Amino acid sequence: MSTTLISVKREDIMRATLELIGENGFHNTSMSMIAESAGVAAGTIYHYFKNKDALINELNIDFEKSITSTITEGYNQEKPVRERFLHMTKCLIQYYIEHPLEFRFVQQFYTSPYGVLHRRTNIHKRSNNDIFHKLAQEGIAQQVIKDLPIILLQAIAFGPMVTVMYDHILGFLTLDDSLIERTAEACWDAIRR
Amino acid sequence: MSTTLISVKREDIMRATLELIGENGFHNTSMSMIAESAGVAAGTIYHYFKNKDALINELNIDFEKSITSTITEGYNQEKPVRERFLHMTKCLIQYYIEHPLEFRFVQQFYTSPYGVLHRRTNIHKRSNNDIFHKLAQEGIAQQVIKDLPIILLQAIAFGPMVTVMYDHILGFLTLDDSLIERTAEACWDAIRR
DNA sequence: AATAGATCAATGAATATTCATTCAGTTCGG
DNA sequence: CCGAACTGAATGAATATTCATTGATCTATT
Repeated sequence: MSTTLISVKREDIMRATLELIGENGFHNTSMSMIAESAGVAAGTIYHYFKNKDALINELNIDFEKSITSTITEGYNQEKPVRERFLHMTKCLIQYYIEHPLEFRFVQQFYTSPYGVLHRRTNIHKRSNNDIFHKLAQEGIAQQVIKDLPIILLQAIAFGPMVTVMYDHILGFLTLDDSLIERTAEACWDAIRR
Repeated sequence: MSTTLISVKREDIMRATLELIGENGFHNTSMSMIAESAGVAAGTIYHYFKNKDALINELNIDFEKSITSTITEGYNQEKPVRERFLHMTKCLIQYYIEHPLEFRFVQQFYTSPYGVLHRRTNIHKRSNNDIFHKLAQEGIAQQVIKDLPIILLQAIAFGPMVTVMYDHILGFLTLDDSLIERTAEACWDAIRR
């Protein structure tokens, strides 16, 4: 029985870690809590992950893959800049609405020393930033997007989303389709010429 | 001598805590580190603060007061909505540029369970949100600002700033007067009709 | 002025707890 | 019966918090 070629426990551990850290934060989440919630022994975690840091970093890598594939699917290079941007933004918002604990996790990750280190080391690596990078360059060339440093455009375009998602996830605001649409449009207004 | 009517040690402890947490995060900052950096004994911290949590929360209260007074000064109720908004935004950016460790601290605070709790309990309290609240209401009535829930407008307007500040503080972007101006304008574009 | 309390900031060693990590041993599929 | 997956009690380091004690300054009484 249980011909789980790839162990399911590894997944259990990652899911448990995500949930616990999302809800309680990095500290306040001990390895024994993770073990209990995942239904494994404490030692088992160390069979799959070198240590707590490695586990947390791997969780972030997984997340980045998810995000990239979410944006990529249905992304049509042929469409105009504006439409592509709106598609991208709405995808992201939708993804976070469906995965609130991932949102909480990555927010903590990126504002913590983990994330600072991660950004410092990965700033030059190509990733989903690439998609926006290309889009922005094209938009600037076509004079439909403001002529600003791309990193600044990115901050201006996606910054609101983070704050809006917080309000939604904490229950201060309920995003429906119409509000998602209008938020995405507002983000576009911020970067368009 | 040393007629320090109000003890300077309390301030020393708060400054040390802000610096250490800003640089190293909540965990990775122990009470003994704080004590050493403040030049006091470990026990002294507990003379001024109930415990670590109380210390951290008080640091945030202090910060909120600073921010409110920064925005308030030079804020002219008579000026048009757009000008008032730009003033507010530029003030905030300037403040954070001058106080990078406070920025790092509050970012960690608000994305952590501390901040979630803080927002949950203080959502109805009047504060610096009030200034924006008034501004937004006026702007909506005058039809110069988009007719969206005010909390959403706030997120859209100030979200970019947080992200931009991160890039600046981590050194990925250098904000000069011109970029500050243009960032503020982009924020305005996001909320204006 | 002198003395005896009273108050309180400040100390730092001791305590109790928490927690990541280890490892000797067990289970079990092939 | 081998080896990998798995266990969970044990370990040791780190850490928040306590508390008995000190010394300095103020208050009141004589």
